[in-house]
Amino acid sequence: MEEGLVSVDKFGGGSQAYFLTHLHQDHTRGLGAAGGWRHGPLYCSPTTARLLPTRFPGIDASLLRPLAPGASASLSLSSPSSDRPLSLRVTAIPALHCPGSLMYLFRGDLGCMLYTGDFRWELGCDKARRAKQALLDALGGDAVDVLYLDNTYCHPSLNFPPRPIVAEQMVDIIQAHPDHEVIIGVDTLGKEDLLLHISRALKTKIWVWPQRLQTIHLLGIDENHELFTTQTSLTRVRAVPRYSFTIESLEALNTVCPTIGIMPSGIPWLWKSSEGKAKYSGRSPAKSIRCKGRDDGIEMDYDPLSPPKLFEKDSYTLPYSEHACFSELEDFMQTVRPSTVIGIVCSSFCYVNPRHHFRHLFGDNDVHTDRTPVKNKGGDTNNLTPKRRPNGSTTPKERKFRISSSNLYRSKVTMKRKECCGARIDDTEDLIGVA
DNA sequence: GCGATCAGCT
DNA sequence: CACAGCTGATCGC
Repeated sequence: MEEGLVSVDKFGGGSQAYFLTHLHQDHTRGLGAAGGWRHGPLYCSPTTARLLPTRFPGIDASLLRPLAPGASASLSLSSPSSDRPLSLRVTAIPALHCPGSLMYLFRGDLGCMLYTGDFRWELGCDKARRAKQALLDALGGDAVDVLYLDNTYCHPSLNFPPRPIVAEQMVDIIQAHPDHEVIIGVDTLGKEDLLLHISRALKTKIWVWPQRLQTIHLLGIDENHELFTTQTSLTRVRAVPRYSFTIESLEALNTVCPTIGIMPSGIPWLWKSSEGKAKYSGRSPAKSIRCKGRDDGIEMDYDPLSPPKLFEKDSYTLPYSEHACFSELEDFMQTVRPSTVIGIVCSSFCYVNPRHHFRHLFGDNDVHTDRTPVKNKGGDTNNLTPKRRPNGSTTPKERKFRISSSNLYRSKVTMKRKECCGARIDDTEDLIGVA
């Protein structure tokens, strides 16, 4: 689409309308610009609109354009190149990624474009079937010209079960450890359904850090305060920030009381231990994943349907993913049948155009299949081009041990950020120690 | 001194 | 490997 019209998950300015798919940090860069958001109308789901002011206090509410799942809005824009008026209709489709997540379907003078944002597509579940119907209704038989696809797990070897199945596995693991404390790694938003399922199945409260509880209540979950708590003494099950969860922190917790850790993650190299050598934080790659340098280069010996195994001492990872797996992407592609596909995630295991993996659906032969590395396509200045994930450089440095952080100097900046972000595992640990 | 942004890391 | 995020350093105000 022409530059200067609309931007999705990109908030640097220069567009006439802005769209936010969901409230994860890597999709909101630029939203918190100094002086508050004032580049233009900002479309998002009502749920996202409710959470936005807590993350971006400077936001001007009069610029928010909440769009309910399934709802449409008309946009009157003007072409920056010709000054001619352009008419566009946008429809919000549930993305089933995290609470409030949406896809956006744009139709109008410039053709038909679908931006999925991050999404899941579990057609065994009612919610996903309704989302699919909403998408088919919105398309009205039209073909999608350009699809911007969540290609996070766009590889034939990356398949995992629907979330309810994995949630049940997680309940089984916790039940098998009746005398253990349990910590579960989660993000600032997402996996609420998992925690709810665990809480109800085990009839136990789940500890979350204060800001996480605020988010849960803003989502309208557990308004009677029956399932979640910030009081450590009330439960043995805690949801902690994902990046506080390391082998070292788990070991330290085990010096206080027996504790298991569970990491719900779709990332394949966390799924299986390579003889106890794999680590969350470590230098050696998991041996169960090998890349041969071609698009079919990922091999796995993990069976996501088999019972979860110990990943490392006291630690489990389960393929509970908020991104579509390959078979879901395949159905999605069959449904949408796009002329052009652009992956929105440039990561190492999705380094070809997603369309390459689905060429059998389109009768392509290899000659006509664009196998250009995704990361070489598009440009930073173009709106609606793949988001970029800068690959960190690799200067090896000494490893940090977070767990002894009570001794660590904490800068004022850190403390200030903490006020906004709530507790990390260090505080959890303190609380367990006190309890 | 402050917030924004970047580099580096998991 | 990095799903999304945290931290410390640096820079401009």
